[in-house]
Amino acid sequence: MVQKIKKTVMKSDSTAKRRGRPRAYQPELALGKALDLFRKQGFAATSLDELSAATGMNRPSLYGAFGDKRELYIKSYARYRADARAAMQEIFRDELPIRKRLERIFAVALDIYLSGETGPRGCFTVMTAASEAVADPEIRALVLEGFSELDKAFASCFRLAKEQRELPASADPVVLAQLASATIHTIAIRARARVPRKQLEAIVKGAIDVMVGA
Amino acid sequence: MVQKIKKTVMKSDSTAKRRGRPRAYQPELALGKALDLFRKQGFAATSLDELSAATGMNRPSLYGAFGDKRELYIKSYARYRADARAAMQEIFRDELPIRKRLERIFAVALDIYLSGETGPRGCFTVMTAASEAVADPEIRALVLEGFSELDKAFASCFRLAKEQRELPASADPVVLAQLASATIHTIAIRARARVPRKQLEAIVKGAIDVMVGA
DNA sequence: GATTTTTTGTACCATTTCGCAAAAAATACC
DNA sequence: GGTATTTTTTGCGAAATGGTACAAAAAATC
Repeated sequence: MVQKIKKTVMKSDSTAKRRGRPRAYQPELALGKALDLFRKQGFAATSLDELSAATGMNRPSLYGAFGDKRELYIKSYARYRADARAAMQEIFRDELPIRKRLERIFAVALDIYLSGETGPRGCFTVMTAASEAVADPEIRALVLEGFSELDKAFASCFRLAKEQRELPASADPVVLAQLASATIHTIAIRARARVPRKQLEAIVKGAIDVMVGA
Repeated sequence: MVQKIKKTVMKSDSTAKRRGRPRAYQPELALGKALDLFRKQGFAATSLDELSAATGMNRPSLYGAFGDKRELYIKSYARYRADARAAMQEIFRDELPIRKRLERIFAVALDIYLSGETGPRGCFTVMTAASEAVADPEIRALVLEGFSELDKAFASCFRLAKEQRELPASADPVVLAQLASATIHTIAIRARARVPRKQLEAIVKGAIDVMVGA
């Protein structure tokens, strides 16, 4: 019995030796590769063979590790959200002046949307909303969560700015947040159509001017 | 020679008798059905069998009339743009006060994005940007044209409003137009995730208030 | 009525797709 | 060293995919 308990403890320890044949892949790394491919091509246009080639895992291993294609997509999307949140959270934490803060947020967003070896990859939330979200309730719920998360983060920025008297008393943080989200969405979409960064930055600048005053 | 000329004239006459077996389908109607399906499912997730069933044309006829799947998609998109332009043009023509004008434009946009028997279909330009535009230069050019058309239409509205002293001299029509387009894009995306009309209307109202003053 | 032209309908092809079963390989445990 | 466990590997198979060949059908023209 003591051993059994020990075993359980060992299992939760990440450095514990696993029992059977060792994995030939690193799950986190493979998931990243799958995400890259899904972001580039979308769900329907990406085959399991391509995913297998990109991750270096053959199909049965892929299936064993992540489930079927849809589950892999969902896990890839969760990973995308986690990455994006990690990239953003320090900016949302630092209490900079509102303009500076918005500038940084949009700059990071552009980095994410324009990255990609073969072309700009856009925002995975937006891409998923445009494709899978209509028909798949579970995926839709995740996408809505993504929208809401962004809206709320922006709203809290504007609320703080209002408290600091950086914005007039008439300013509505929720409305401004929706405009900021709209700006995120428009640059994500346009990035996907290869609109150059300069033009996207101009859109961001114009939007910030309107939101917080020129 | 006289007959030959007559023949050519006949051919350009739409009521002229065609020579072979008559078509069992109406091209414009079939294209509309194809568009419906593409808007619902996107390019990659729509099979020729489904298109064949939806249009009532068998695959060879489909191929003969519109070319391969990609060509059919492009023609469907052209049709979408023509329809959208037709729905919008009278609003852009009437010289209403700017607020009224914007309200009408966004109301028509919402009608287009929320229509659909099985669920909201969103904006086909946005969907195409998110999926095919990265990898296909020809489709990308059409999408960019779509963005530009909307930006310009909004800009001319704001320019007129400024001339009419409805907007302050400091207002920048191009920046406001980009914000209006961003609002279009955000409601198109959110519609696709089944955000209810009421919420989308609230986003539109907030955006209009910021753009033309509360 | 024969000929020509055009479209339809059936059937087919090569490829790709997703998913899985069974066997082989590599490691820990006893 | 033998056994249990886990993963990899190979390869199957049924279905779906995009596209096309070809003969039958239906109309106008000669």
